[in-house]
Amino acid sequence: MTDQDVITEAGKSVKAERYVPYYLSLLNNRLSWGGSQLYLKLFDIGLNEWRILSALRNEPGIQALRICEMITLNKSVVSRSTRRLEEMKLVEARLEQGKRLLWLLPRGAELHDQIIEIAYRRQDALLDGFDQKDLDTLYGLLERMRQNLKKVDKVDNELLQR
Amino acid sequence: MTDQDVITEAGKSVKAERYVPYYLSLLNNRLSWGGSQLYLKLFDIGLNEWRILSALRNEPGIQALRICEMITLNKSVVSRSTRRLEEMKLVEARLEQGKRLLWLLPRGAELHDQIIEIAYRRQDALLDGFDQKDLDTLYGLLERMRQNLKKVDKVDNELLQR
DNA sequence: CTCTTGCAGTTTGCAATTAAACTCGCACAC
DNA sequence: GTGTGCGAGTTTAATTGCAAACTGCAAGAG
Repeated sequence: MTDQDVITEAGKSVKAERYVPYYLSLLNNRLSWGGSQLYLKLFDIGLNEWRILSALRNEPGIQALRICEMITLNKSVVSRSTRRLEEMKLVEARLEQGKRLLWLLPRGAELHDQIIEIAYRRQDALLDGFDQKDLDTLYGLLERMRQNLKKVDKVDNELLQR
Repeated sequence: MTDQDVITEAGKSVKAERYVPYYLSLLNNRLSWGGSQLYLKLFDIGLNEWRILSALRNEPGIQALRICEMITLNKSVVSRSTRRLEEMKLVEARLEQGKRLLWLLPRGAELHDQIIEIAYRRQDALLDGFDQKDLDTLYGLLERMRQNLKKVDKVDNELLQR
């Protein structure tokens, strides 16, 4: 008997190998942290800056809020990152009919095209050994989880109501 | 012709629906941020504190570094979070033969058992509609990606060498 | 005894992420 | 005109996450 009892027996606990959030955080953290460090060292821009270049490559001349939608990025991030990209002369904002439209400058497009090659090489490494069927299955499962996020929010809200 | 040319045509860019890192960041961010906010509001502890409770529930009386291994958490995070848990009298550290061993206090175990119920309800919502076969497939694919992380690191290192 | 070595843990600095509060300009009502 | 409200963007505070530098202790070598 000690001055204060502690728990010495194992109890019911989460098993990492059968717990999806564990895998998701592990994979995402390693991937995005690694990517960010890599892009910073090679090109002096971070992951968010690259995501914005990517959105603008996809749809030139869009507004900041459209970027938020497209790549599910918080508007505060878009605000800060586009400012950096403008300072670096990779992106330019123009006012047209009261709207602030964002455009890639040639150097920005060029940088984007360099980075996308690397991004795909990293994804290819992540998916090494996956055949077409595996990939279809994977994207299917990921998409179903994405749609279920609403249900997770519902659980959260119910718990917060009480 | 304007004072400076911008890119007006869309180019080759990442399609979110066929880009795994996008899904991973989307799913992980929503899940872990949501979980963290939920646990903070309900119990005043964050996601990392809960993960540590979980590790200690699984293996009582382990060292901090063992926690890092078990749940792939950075040791700085473990350091900060265990301190908070000690301050909250949920966890206790004891020196035994020069080793700093961590133990759950009864209140810590109780809190863990409350939260694990919620964690599983959230995971169930995320995986709503998945049958046993889907789950086996999903864990298999996630595990293969986890093992491929080494290959991603290799790609990164090669690029940094140059 | 002292110096080195190495392991465990802490602190620090920077990036990423979110919500929420705030600002700014424009349009429409009165 | 005044003001009310809305949409777009910016700023701020809190949390998570990583690497790298630092501290402290203990065991061995000489």
